[in-house]
Amino acid sequence: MPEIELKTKNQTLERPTDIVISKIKEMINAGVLKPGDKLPAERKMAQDFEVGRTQIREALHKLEFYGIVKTLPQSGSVINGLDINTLDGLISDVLNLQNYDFYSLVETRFVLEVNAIRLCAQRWNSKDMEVLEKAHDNYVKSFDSADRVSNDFAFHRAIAEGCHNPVFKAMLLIVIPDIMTIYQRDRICAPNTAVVEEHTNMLKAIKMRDGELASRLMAEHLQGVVDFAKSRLTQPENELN
Amino acid sequence: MPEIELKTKNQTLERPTDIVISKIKEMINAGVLKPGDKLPAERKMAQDFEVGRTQIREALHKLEFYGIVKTLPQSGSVINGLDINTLDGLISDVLNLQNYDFYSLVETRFVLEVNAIRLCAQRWNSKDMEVLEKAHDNYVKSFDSADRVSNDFAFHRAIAEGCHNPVFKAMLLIVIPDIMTIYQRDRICAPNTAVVEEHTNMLKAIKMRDGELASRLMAEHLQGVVDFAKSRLTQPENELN
DNA sequence: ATCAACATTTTGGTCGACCAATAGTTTGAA
DNA sequence: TTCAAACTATTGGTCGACCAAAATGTTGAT
Repeated sequence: MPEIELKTKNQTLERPTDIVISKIKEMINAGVLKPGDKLPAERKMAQDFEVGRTQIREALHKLEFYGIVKTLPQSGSVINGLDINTLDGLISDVLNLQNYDFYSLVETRFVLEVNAIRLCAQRWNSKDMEVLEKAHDNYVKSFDSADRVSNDFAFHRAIAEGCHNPVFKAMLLIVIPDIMTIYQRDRICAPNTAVVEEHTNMLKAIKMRDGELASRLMAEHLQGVVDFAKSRLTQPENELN
Repeated sequence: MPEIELKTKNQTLERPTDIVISKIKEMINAGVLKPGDKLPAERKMAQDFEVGRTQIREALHKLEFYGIVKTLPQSGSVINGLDINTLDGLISDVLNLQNYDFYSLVETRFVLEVNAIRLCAQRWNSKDMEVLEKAHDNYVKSFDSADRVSNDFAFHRAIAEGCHNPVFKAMLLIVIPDIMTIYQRDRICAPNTAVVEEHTNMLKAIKMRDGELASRLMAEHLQGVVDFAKSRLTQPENELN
């Protein structure tokens, strides 16, 4: 009879970088660090927290990505000038970031793309239109080939580019690959001839600079994906990883 | 007369990690690496690309964040199973990520929050409502104190939490600190008594589960910020860093 | 021939030491 | 006394070496 293994929960469940972030959070709450202050040197934190400097650096990278600190080369890292309560909440959020489930990804994509195409319709320039038309052309031509999905995505990427908002673009960049990976993995995405027409209509709307129409068309276009994701809601989590 | 210094442009303009990412991109385009493949070991890439392993690791972190590769502990990194053209475009986007300007940040926040509050109105549970009411209460009470901005933000954070979509939450987490940092830095944000009422009305709408109303109220609430950002459009770039 | 147990190799994870740029201090000429 | 130039100390950036887990290869009993 095999022994029952009681794994101690609080073993390494917390990633070392998250431990470091927690310590920094504590220092802020304790008043040792104030917003706008320069953080202690990486070496000092490393020995204070009893971890390697690598962990400190990774933690700082994460905090910098979320705009909480700013690292200046050869000089030091400073805490952004928000107030203490905001900082505390912010860092808590960073620590509590869950893994993304499929439905949340799709839902977010819906919102982003529906709005991105509106901006694209308002803002595209001749270069953008060239890319858009080329992408659409490739998509139509390759509908029966293996490149269909690729060219479908390229069209959506062109829209993200045409909206001339780097933040939008970055966020779509985060969301879309994850979605496509799941699609590809689960062999979803049956070729649907209606999709070609939908793309064509969206391109027309963009060309006419009719943001509202384009937006509405995109909403219809993506509704299928959202519905599908909803239908999968029963089998939860572990979508990525 | 001082000598004119001609700094060679292509010196270290490219971050070393971006160079690594470019090399990986080239390998994919050359067919050496295919989607789904395991990447060479970090050490191997390090000596092949003639950089330290640190650079490789940072590049892999970046690629993993954007969902392009997945690193398995003690095993290796694999390229996500997208097709070659998509991968190429994706990596190009990662390399071309610009710094975020204030207007783009505000515009994105507008879209995210207007939709987040709709979802929040539809999905909040008793715990969420508790947090929302507490946050709103603190905001009202502290309107004349230094904590006003902090509690304002806490309310918006509670909405992000209540929408029960981790992706939305993560994206708001990226956008809002940057915006607040700029606000704080430039001493914007004059206390406006109308804002209290706007918050109150939004909370009411959420409570009534009227997503559309809440969404509309949020749009009005944020319009001022958008207008302000637009008015600043003349003085461009270098908002952060 | 099969497959489980062991030993070896390979891998990403971690750490401490060195490098170059910056910040701070001292020095000395005006 | 002033202030700029030179020097020192501190900082983040980079690198190579070591660690433990995973993958692979080997062995030997069945």
